[in-house]
Amino acid sequence: MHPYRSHTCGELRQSHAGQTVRLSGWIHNRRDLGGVLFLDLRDHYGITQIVVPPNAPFQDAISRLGKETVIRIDGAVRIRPDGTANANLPTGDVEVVVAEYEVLGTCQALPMNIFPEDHTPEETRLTYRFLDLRRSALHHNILQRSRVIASIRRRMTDLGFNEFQTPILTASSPEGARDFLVPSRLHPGKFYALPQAPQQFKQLLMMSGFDRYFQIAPCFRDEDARADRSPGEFYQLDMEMSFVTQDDVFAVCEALFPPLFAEFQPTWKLPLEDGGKFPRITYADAMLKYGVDKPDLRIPLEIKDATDLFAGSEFKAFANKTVRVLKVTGCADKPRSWFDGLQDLAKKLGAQGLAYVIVEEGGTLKGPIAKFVTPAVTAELQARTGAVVGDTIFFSAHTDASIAAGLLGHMRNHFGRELNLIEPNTFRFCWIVDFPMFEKDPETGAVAFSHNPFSMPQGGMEALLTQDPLTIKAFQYDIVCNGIELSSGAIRNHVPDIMYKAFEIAGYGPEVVNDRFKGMINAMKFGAPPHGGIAPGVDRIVMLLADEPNLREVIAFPMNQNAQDLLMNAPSPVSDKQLRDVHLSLRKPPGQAAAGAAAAPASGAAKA
RNA sequence: GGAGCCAUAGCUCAAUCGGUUAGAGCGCUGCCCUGUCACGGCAGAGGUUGCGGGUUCGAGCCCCGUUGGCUCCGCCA
Repeated sequence: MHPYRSHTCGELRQSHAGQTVRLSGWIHNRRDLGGVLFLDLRDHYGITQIVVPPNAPFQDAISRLGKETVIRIDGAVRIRPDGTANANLPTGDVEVVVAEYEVLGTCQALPMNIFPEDHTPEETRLTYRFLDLRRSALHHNILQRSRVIASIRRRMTDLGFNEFQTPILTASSPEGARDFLVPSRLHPGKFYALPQAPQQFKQLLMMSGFDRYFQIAPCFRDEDARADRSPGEFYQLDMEMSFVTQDDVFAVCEALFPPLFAEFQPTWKLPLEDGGKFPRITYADAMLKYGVDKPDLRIPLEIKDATDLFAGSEFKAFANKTVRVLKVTGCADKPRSWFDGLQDLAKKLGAQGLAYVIVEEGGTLKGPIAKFVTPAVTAELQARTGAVVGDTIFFSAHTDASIAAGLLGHMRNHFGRELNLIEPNTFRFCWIVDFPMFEKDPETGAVAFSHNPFSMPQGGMEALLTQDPLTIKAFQYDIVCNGIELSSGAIRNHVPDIMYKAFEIAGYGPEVVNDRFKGMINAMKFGAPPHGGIAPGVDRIVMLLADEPNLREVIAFPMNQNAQDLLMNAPSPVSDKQLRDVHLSLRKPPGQAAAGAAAAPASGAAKA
C-alpha cells in the first residue's frame, strides 16, 4: 500500500463501503463525545469524517492531537448510521473507522484559526500565508486563478496565438513608472532593470515575423500600492498582432472575455451590444459623463455639463469655471450629517467642498447654494439632468475641467456604493477609445506623451505636421469592466519617420530615440509590419471573477502596502561581500540596515 | 511625500460621561459526555490596553508625539 494514501479526502462514497483505505491530511476539526470521537480529516480535495471508536487503545492519544496536525490513518469505510449523514459534505454519506494512525507533521499553537475562518488581521495572514492559504476561501481563489490562467492559455491558443517568453533582466526604460534595478557584476556601475511590461520585446517579435504573440507576463513597476494595484509586480495577459487595425484587436478581446467570464461566473449578467461587442466610449465622453477614464457602468448616474449656465453668474465659486452637475435620486431625505460627510470626502479629494441643491415642490431649490441659482437656470438644470421633486443635484466647479469632472467622478462611485445603486451580479465591459496622444505636463507646461510613446497617432504623419499636438488622438484604448481598468493597448507606430516626429513633439531629438530605443527603431527600419495589441491585467481579471475587492485575495504570496513580503522577509539587507560583488556601496546606511547586513552572512551560510 | 481610519487576551470583539478587580466568544489546558459535524457541559491559564510623554484625585477612554496596518491622494509611459 502507498505510504500515505489510497484515496483522497474528497473521494470516498457509499460505493467504497467495506474497503480498507489509507488517508492523509490535516486535522480540520474534532468532536469528542467522550465515548466516540469524530475527526474531520482535510486535504486539497475535501473532508472526510474519521470515527475513533470507544474501545480503540489510542483513543486518548489521538484525541489530544491539535488542529492542523498532519496525520495518516488506516481504516474501514462504512456507510454512516441512519440519520447521521451530512448532506453538506460530498463524502457525508460515509465515514472511516480508524484502525491505526501515524502523526506525519506536528503543529504548534496556531496564530490564526484555519477553521472556522473568522476574520484575521491582514498582517497576520500575510506573515503566515501558508496557513491562510489552507482556508477554503483563499484556497479556492488561488485554485480559481490557476484555472482562469489555464483557460486563457487554451483560448489564446485556439485564437491562433503563440506563447513566448521574454527577458526578465533587461534595460531601464526612460519613461513611465520607476524601474526596479539590478546591479551588474560584470559591468561595474551599470544596471539591468526588470521589465515594466514586455512592450518592446513583443513589438520586436512582430517585426520578427511571428504574427500573433501572447504571454502571461510578469511586470515590475516600483510604484505605490492600491487595493487594485499590487506593489512591485503583477501579471498581464500580454498580446500583440501583426497586420491589424484597432477593430481586429477589439474582436479578439470580444471573443476572449465574454466566454471566459461566463465560464467562471456563469450566473452573472454580461450585457453586450449587437454582435457581441463592448460599448465604445471616447476618452472625452467618459471624462464628461463619468468623470473618470474607467467608468463603472453598473452605476446608473450620468454627469452633465452646466458651464454655460453659470458663465456670467454672480456666484463667484461657479462663474467662468467648468461646472459639472450630477443628479442623484434617493438621498434628499438623508440627514444633514450625511451631506456634511460628503463635504469632508470632497475636501479629502482636494476640492473646496461639494455644493448641492434639493429640488422641492414647485420647482424651487433648497440647500446652501440655492439662492445663487436663478429660476431660469433651475429650469434648465432640471431639463438637463432630468431632476424631479426629491432629487438632489450636486455641483463641481473648477478652472481645470478635468478636476471639475474628477470630483463628480469620485462622488458618482461613492454614491453608487453608498446608495446601493450598483447593478448586482453583472459585468459591464466597455472600450475607452481615442485617448489623446499628447498632454501638457502640469508642472512644466511642456507637451509630453500622454500614454504610450509607441502608439500610432490618428492621422499619422499628417496629423503630427498640421495639428495642434494637444488635439491629436492616438489609436490607444482601454478595456474597463465594472470601474476597473483591465488593460490598455494600442495600434503601434511602426513607421520610423513618424516615430522620430512624435518624439520631437514630446521634446526628444532623434539621438534620444536612437539611444534609448536602439533595438526597436533599428528594427522599424528593416521592414516593420503594422501591428498592435493590448495587455489585460491577469490579477484584476481574477479579482473580478472571484468577486473580491482586493488583489491580495487572488495572489498566493502578495506583498503588503509597503511592498514588503512578510513571509519571506523581503526586502532585506545584504552582506558587504554581496554589495562589493556588484560594485555598490550604500549611500546612507541606516542603523538597522547596518545591523542586518552584519547578520546576513549567517543566512548566506545557511543557504550553502 | 501627504490625508483619513484603526491598534484592548493567540484571534474576533466589548468595557455607559474619565471612576471598584478590563469582560465575552473562538482557540489553548484539565475534567465530564457513545452519533457529532460551528457538538455540548464544568473548570482553568492567558492582559505593560502598540510604544513614549502629558492633563487629571483617577486614563483603555482626553491631549501631544511615535510605530505599525489598511484605505485614499500624489505616483502608476
